[in-house]
Parts: sequence; structure tokens; C-alpha cells
Amino acid sequence: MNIGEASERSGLPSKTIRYYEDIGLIRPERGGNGYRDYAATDVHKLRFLQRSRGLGFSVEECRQLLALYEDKSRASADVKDIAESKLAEIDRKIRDLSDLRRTLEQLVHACHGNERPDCPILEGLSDGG
Amino acid sequence: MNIGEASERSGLPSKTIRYYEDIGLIRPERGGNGYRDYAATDVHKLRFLQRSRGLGFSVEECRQLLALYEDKSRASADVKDIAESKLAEIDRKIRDLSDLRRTLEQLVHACHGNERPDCPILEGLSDGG
DNA sequence: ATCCACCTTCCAGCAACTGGAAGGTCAAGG
DNA sequence: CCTTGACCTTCCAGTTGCTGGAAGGTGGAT
Repeated sequence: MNIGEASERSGLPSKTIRYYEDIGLIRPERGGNGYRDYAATDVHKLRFLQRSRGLGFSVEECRQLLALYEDKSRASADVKDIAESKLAEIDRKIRDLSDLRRTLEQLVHACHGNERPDCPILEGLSDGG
Repeated sequence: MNIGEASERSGLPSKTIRYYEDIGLIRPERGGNGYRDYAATDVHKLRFLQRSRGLGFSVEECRQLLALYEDKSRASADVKDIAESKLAEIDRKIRDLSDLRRTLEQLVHACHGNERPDCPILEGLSDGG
């Protein structure tokens, strides 16, 4: 499929997809006309990138995560270590998001009646977790 | 307190803290010597920024979120809307992280025995939602 | 044949830092 | 009092990760 469809299916702008190719994250085929030709697995990788980037992982971290799915890496010894440290990071992120969620919800409730309490919520948020 | 201590307590590099001041996210006092002087609430805001940036929110989004905690914004009518759309976004992020977590855990397990299955996990990850 | 929407490369600009130079401040020790 | 060293200051340049726009090729429909 062409880049436009890959863009639609992955949720990433075409520009970004080309950029990810520039920095070696994906390697689509090329048609006789020079157009990039994306396979289903390429779209999966792109979708994966779209998500993990949106969750605050750097491109280099995403490269590591992607590598975990590829044979050469999967055979190596320290893959498990990488994966497990990522797991810890993910858990921390989930915790932080849950804190943020709780705080925001309280705020929405407090806001409701235009009550304007003197909001020590910020304090709670930054201390917690 | 000086920027060094604020940095330690917030988890943000001093450079980044100065940058956040440049773009108007925080406004610390200044001592007679010209040194920045951070109050406890400044550190709370910084810590908040450290977290929410790490969770994939843009600086502008963080600015909105921070504004939710300040009086002038809290009185306004559309605050609730902003907060609620952020809540939806946070929920999505939590879901995505949970998916990623599950996938990675499966991978760690599969890795354990050096089994190298043909990994349709990527597919599962990118399809799920 | 000529649209028009797609694709290509290349180059410039923006967002959000990050590093380094050049220099001021301050508490401790000689 | 003076120096040492760890702090702090501003400023400017570089990096990462896109993002927009120009200039031009491709391909199906009228």
C-alpha cells in the first residue's frame, strides 16, 4: 500500500513516516515508480511507534522496543533485561497517569459548583506516587 | 531554595528549569544576588511538569493543565471541558500502556526459554485498543 | 490531453531541550 | 585577605523529533 493509506491506518502523518524511514526505524519496499510500498507488518510497526511515542518513550527507546520483536534481538541474552526495565518504566507511567487522573477528576468535581477551594491538590499530586 | 536543590527535588535538570522559566511556565523569586529562589509550590509545579511531560503531554498541554490549578482559570466556564478532554486522553494513554505492558510481559516469558516463536504479538499490539 | 490527487526529494523552520563558554557569588580553608 | 571550588548567572550554538513548503514526477478519470 502507498504511504497515504499507511498514514491513515497508523495514525501517523506521512511526513513522520518518511522521517522514521530516514532514521532507519522502518524499511518499506519500493514499487517500480519509486513509491514506497508498505506491508501489513510495516503498518503494525508504525502503529506501535505512534502509540509508544505518544506515551513519552524516546525514538531510541522505541527502536529498542521494536528490536525486541525481531529475531536477532530476541535470541540475545540481555533482551530480557531491557524488556524488564521497560516494564518497570511502564508501571511507573501507569501509576503517574492514574495519579494525574485522580487529581484531575477531583478538580472537575470541585469546579462543578464554582467552589474554588484553595487547592492543595497540586501538592498531593507532586508528592504522591 | 536555589535551582540546584529545585532540580534535585523535581527530577528536572537545571537547564530545563531555566527553559521552563523562559517560556513562562514558572516564575521563581530572585534573591539580591540575582539567584533564582524556588518556593515549595514551584517545586510542586516542576515535579508536575516532569511527570506530565514524561507521559507524552506537550508543553502547551502542560501549561493548560497547570492553569487548571490557578484561580483565574478555575473560575472560568470551559475549564471543565478542558479537564474532561484531558481525562479521556489520560484514559486512552493508560489503556495503551496496559496493552504495551501485556505485550512486553508475554515477550519476556517467550524469551525465557529462548523459544523464539514467530511472534504475532506485534500484530496483537497494534490491532488492540 | 489535462486535471487532480497522489507520490517523490530537498531544504528550511519549529519545539523542547542540551551543552558549553564566559563570568559572577559565596562559604571554607590557608 | 585571598584563593579554591562548587555553586549560580546569561548567551549562543547544537540536537532531537518532527512539520511545512517548494519543485517536480505519477497515475487514474474525464
